[in-house]
Amino acid sequence: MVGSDTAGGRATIYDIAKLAGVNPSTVSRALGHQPGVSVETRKLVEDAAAQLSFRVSPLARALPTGRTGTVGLIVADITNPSYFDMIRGAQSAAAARGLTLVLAESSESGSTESVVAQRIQPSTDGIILASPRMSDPEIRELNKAKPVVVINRSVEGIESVVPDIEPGIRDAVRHLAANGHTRFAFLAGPGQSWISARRWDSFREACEWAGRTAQPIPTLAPTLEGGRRAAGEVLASRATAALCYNDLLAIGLMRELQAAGVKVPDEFSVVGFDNIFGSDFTTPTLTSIASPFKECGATALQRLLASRQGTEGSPHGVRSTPLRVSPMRTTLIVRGSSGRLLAPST
Amino acid sequence: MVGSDTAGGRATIYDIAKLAGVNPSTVSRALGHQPGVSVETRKLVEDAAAQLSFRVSPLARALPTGRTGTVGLIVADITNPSYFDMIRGAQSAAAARGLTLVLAESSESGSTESVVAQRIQPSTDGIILASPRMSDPEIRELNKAKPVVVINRSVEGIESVVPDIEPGIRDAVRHLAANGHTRFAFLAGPGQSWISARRWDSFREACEWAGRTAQPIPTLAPTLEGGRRAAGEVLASRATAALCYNDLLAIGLMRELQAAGVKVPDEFSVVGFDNIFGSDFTTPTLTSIASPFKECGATALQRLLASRQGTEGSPHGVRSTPLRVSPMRTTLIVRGSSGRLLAPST
DNA sequence: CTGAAAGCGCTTACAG
DNA sequence: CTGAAAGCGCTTACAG
Repeated sequence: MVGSDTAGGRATIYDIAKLAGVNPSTVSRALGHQPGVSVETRKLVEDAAAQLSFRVSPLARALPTGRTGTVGLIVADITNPSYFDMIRGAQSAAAARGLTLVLAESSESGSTESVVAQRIQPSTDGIILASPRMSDPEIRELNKAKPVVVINRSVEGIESVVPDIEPGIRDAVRHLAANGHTRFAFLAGPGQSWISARRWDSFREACEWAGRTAQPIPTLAPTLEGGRRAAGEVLASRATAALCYNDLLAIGLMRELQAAGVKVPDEFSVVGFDNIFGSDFTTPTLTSIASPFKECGATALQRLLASRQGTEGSPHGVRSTPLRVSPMRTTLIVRGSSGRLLAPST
Repeated sequence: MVGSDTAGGRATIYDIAKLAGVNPSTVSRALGHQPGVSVETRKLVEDAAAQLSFRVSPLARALPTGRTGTVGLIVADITNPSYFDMIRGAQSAAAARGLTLVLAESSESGSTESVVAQRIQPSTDGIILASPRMSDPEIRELNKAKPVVVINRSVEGIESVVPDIEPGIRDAVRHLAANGHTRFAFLAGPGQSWISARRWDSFREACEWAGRTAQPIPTLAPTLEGGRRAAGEVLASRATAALCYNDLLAIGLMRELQAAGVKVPDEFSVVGFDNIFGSDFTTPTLTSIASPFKECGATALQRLLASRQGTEGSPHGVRSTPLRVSPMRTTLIVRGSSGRLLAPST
């Protein structure tokens, strides 16, 4: 509070240079913690900077260097609770490195996503796409200009962070099998969903391995309502347990079953996916397979920074195999909606 | 796909100028949709731009103009569901105007908030603070450099967007009174919370007006656990209905009451606040007072842009009274957790 | 270790 | 209507 501010306009390195009696380039070096500045000069500059409460302009810095100090994150739907932890993971990893996170939304549309990505790309050092709706070629095209990392999808030639769903699904099947269930249903996600296909594949395998049968059941939408509507077909399938593509489907299914007089979990077990916010609000609380979304977000950011260093100029992060980072395993969270089968449903 | 790209480096207006055979300044004007460019020239420039798949650099544009095309939004906690709609409202309002939204988090800390705000301010056209933790003077200081709008708080001299809680609270009191309740409890939020104090004030007034008694009950934290812990005191107060500072408290309270054998809503009615995601996952579903958070986010953005225009140079958006935008009323969402009192709790 | 100069990609008075 | 020039606030070779 010693005089400070030029009321309104921010101080520039020129103001500091004048006050400290040095050249602007020296100010730049001193403040950039570059080597080759004498201790006295650095002190002089820092004092002047503090006195003028100087704050570097990230924009002005970005222009000559190309380093914006900003990374973009594009999600399909900001209010989808599955993304919360991902956003948070990326956001805090960014903040920890003094980077700024730009959050954008594609509204579940591939074309919007593409437009948004192109718009924010110039002012970022790279972009993270969470469960992208864009086509593989579009993503690769984007990756030519600046590094791209995708979460929850595998794209040839692009850095990819995908949680390993197998452990969680295997544990779920074991858990259900151990509790007397033999016929399983899978409430599927959207038909084109890469993730839904992966989850079903993995579930089917795990069931086969356990000597159980699994039947896929389509849904109208991955929502509460979609889960409700599927309840009839689930019962008709004579399954006594269902794994659902996501928690909303699971909750919808559970409520409709209960409304139809089916006791959960005594007569039917329900397992969701993603362990979203609120999955413990239900009665009974929902058993769910949790993905390490927060870690996915943080890891994606880390990979982005890594590939930012490596290949400059040429396409970034070139590698043919998607990454499957070992600590990012899914986990089964057993709660109240799954358990021993008491009365066979026939 | 006609030749395009200089493989790697983006095209600049100089490339366009060369290709179109005009001066870069003309390119700038043509692409900026400025008046005073002949139709032919404009066409020429646009074709060249398309051919080079030109995309203007927002950074380079921001430097001479000061217009960054970016607005900042700082929330205390990204994963707090109360903010989801606010974020979404601001995000879509920004996107609709071709603006980019930078999302940052303060981790509930006033000092972090201040640091973050200062860091992102230079690369924004202004900042929205949602339920800020900073002090009033700090916020005013920030507002000197670029416009600031606060949501959910009133700060002298700062544009402020606060939902009108009165309608929702009044309706809740009426609803409960009409259902035979006479003694009410209020589960309070954090002691320093501006919002909690407002909600309690309004609730007390509404109760007085309806000739009912209201008793405030402190909580340890605005969480499920905080709600659970308060259940004993609520019962001891001999209230038969509670309004809670937020939905998490309400859900925690409801579950603990149910665990203690109290029937909801037959013996006790619970009303939450904010109508968060998942408040309809509970059994019974939660009655809650919904705030128009999405509109708050959108309105805040709108105000920010408005004050960006007005007073340039001098402190922005100077007005002594906080805004209370009329359409932003709270609404009571009646669900299953509130209703007619059947068996008085004594 | 420090200074003087050029340049990042735009915009915008100022001339013509 | 169009061009030439200066400048936004930095960084970074290039000299010394």
